[in-house]
Amino acid sequence: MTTASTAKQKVRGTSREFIIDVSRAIIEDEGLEHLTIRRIAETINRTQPAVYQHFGGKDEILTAVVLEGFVALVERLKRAVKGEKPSLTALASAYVRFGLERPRLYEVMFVEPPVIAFAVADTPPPAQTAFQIFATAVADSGPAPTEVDTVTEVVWAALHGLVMLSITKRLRPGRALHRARLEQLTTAIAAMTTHTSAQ
Amino acid sequence: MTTASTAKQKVRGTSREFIIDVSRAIIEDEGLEHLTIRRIAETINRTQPAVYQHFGGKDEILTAVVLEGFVALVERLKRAVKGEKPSLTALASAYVRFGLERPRLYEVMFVEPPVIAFAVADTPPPAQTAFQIFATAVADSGPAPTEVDTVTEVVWAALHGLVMLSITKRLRPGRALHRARLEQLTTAIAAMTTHTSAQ
DNA sequence: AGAATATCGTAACAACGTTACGATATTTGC
DNA sequence: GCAAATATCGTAACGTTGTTACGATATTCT
Repeated sequence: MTTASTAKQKVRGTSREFIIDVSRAIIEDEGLEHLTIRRIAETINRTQPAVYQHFGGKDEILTAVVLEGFVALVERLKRAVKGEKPSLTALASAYVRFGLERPRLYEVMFVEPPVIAFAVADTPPPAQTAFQIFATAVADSGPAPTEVDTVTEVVWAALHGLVMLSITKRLRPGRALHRARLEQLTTAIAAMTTHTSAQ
Repeated sequence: MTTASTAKQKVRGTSREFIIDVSRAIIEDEGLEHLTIRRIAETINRTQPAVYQHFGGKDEILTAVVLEGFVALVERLKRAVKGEKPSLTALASAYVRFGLERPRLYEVMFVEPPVIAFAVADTPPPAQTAFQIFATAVADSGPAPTEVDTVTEVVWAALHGLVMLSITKRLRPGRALHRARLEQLTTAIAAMTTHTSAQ
């Protein structure tokens, strides 16, 4: 019966989504190291084994949080270029902002041992879409078609490095400089994508 | 020094350097998550509390390993430009190679919550030297003197991003492409350092 | 209503970083 | 040479982590 099965799914679904939401909040507020099964359990007023009824383990919970993160990132990137012609500098700015505003989530998505596959056929759609948004903007700005994916990876890597060094406090303090660094980088990206077509 | 490893020291020695060496080996062979006090203790034929006689805790051991890592990195960078005029592309290549060849050590140095201070006055000398080597090469290639540190950080960030995405398996598989990405990036760096002087 | 299923709690396991405390071995002072 | 001071050690334990076994309860389906 569809009604019964949807009702059941709804109950199960809310529990799952509740756990995901609680987990994401703990990660963003206190960091991944404070996300424990016991902590999740007490937040949802259950015991630890109850959590295992909905997820096979911590990794499965992280996978769900990561996927939600990619959905949020894609939304952010799309909003950054909405209406206008996709500009690589606008995307770069939005990407870096996402990372700096939600650093703990960003780290789970892009630094921790991957809970989802990257850059292969069975990469989850949200992650593929995020890359594709960048690739489209890169393709529009110069390089030979066969090099688009490689150039996109390099652009992405540059942004990722800036976000990560900033998050992990490896850069000189002072937030006013963040814009200087980002401008520096977007200028370089513009130069990169217009110069590599000759390579 | 490690030369005085007589039979006597083997039984009794248990020096700091022995613990550091063992720890570095475990990290590089199996990853930081497998570096435990118990594992260190059994490797040096002691019990866990014996390790605490030489180090205040795990963080102190990590600090020592990280410092050793920066010494190795500086040595690597110096060797890459020995004799020749310091070339930014040569430094970039050496840096990326260091990261890809010793990924677990690299992560402890540049990703884990910092056990040493970065980019401030009391940053340990080896880490300061590593940055300075890059900064000197950057200064020689164009930008306004006041921007040298910022440009150096951006260059470093780009390299760091490429190393990290590669280490954590976020890039398309296939090792032949690593050179393509690095060439892409060094070309962009060259463009960056010659274009930003106008900014 | 009775059977099947989903979800729960109690209790426990092994492994982790860390500490208290007493015993032993080495070095130092006389 | 011998006792005191010091360095280093082991036994045992505490609280925390992820995870699982097992039985009880609540819900849903036939």
